Amino acid sequence: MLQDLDCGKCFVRSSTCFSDLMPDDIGELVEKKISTVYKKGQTIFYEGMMPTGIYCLHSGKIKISKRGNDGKEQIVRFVLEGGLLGIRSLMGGRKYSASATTLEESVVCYIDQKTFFKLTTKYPHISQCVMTLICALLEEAEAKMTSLAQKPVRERLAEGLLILDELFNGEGGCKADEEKHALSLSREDLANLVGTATETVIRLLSDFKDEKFIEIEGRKVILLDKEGLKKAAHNLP
Amino acid sequence: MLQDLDCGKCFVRSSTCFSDLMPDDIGELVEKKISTVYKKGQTIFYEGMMPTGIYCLHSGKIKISKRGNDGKEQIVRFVLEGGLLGIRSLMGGRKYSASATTLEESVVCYIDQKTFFKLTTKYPHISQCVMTLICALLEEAEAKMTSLAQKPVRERLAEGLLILDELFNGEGGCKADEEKHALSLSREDLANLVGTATETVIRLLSDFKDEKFIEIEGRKVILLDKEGLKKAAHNLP
DNA sequence: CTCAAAACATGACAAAAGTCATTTCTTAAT
DNA sequence: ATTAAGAAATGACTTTTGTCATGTTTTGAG
Repeated sequence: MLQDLDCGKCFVRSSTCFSDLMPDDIGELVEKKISTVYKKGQTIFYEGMMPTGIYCLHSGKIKISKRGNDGKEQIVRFVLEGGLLGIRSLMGGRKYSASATTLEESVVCYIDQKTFFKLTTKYPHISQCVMTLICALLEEAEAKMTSLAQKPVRERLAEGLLILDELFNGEGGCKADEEKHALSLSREDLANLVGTATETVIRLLSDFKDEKFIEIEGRKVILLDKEGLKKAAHNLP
Repeated sequence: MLQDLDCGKCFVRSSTCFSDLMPDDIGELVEKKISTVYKKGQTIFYEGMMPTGIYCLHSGKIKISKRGNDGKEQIVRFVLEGGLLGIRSLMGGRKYSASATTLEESVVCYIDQKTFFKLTTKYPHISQCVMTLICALLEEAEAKMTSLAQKPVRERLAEGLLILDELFNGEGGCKADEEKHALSLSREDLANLVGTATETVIRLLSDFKDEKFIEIEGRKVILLDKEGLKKAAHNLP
């Protein structure tokens, strides 16, 4: 647990629904929030638990995943720096319908529901902001539904690689050039994202390598030809 | 267009986010809302258009569907009496990402955004109610994603039949006993819901008939053995 | 550095699902 | 009531994807 994170100086906060708070409220946030460091692979909350607050991702990357009724994992979405975790469940007043697991070491701030709802009541723009977030998630979920229902695995994987690249290298975390464009999800995670078997992912990645769309370095995948991948994904724009 | 629908006496309204309005506001609603009768198969709004308000379904049934980039339809969800249409797009400030088409003759009330936002500002419980609705949709969408990604078509179809039955016969529209338990979606719609080819749906329906789970009467499908279907759907509860 | 565990890779095969062609049945319009 | 258009049904065949078995590489703990 970290004691010294000051929300007032938090760069991440300014890009979230919690920008534009009055100093007193920031003070209360500093006092009430509980910041925790999670190692890679640790789970922050589990499907089926009742939420008692929300989590805000200060740094790191997180996967949100469900289990199908045969126990197989399905990755539903990712959360990056500045993202909120568990907001859907808290606002809907329902149990978590998915689990949150870190993909790398992450710092997560917990805000209990009382503190959170006090803020939403005082600042309507927070509610508005959360509403917009959730609407965007729903739109994405429906697009992914369509993709899963209609596209063959090859197209979904190409699409998945592009989305991951955009997400991990696009806006947020522009790292050194060597680090860049290297996705470090396991083949299994990739399969659970795209909805297929691990072996199928491995085979298709080899195909993409042969076609010079990507380069494979150990477990890392490096995108060489995004235009080619876009064609493979059958994504017109 | 209908002139004579009185929101004050509207049974449907009382079960929506618009319950508990003060008489003046109901008066304004009566004046401002535009009620229209749509015949079976007509489209209320199209994917890609910008919303200018919301629609509330007074009677009938509606399918919400997207087009994959090869033009194939994917049914995303259904809306029944009392349901809101286009709310996600309006609240998110984005174009419709799906179209709304009637499955039977339906009466739909349109409320322009100015009137709607006036109400949400005045009555916070409306915003709260809408938020809860959208959270529920997101939860369902994520469950459906998992189902599409992990279950074989047979299980998805069994699941789809059960959901349709629950939806169309369960709470809302309890009709005469003969009508009951008869789903009248076309095989094609069923395929577009479940994410498969029409022929596959037809073949699996024959299987279900042979297994005495359902009865087929022309285009109607009648559920005989829901427990059997549940097993086929691999749904534990 | 070493070694075991985990992740990755590949082949062979089986099962699932899609496509195309054709026939039969319904439905709705004349 | 008749009939043409649209749905539904069925068969044959192909393609896609999953599964199982097995070998290879990578990684991280000690």
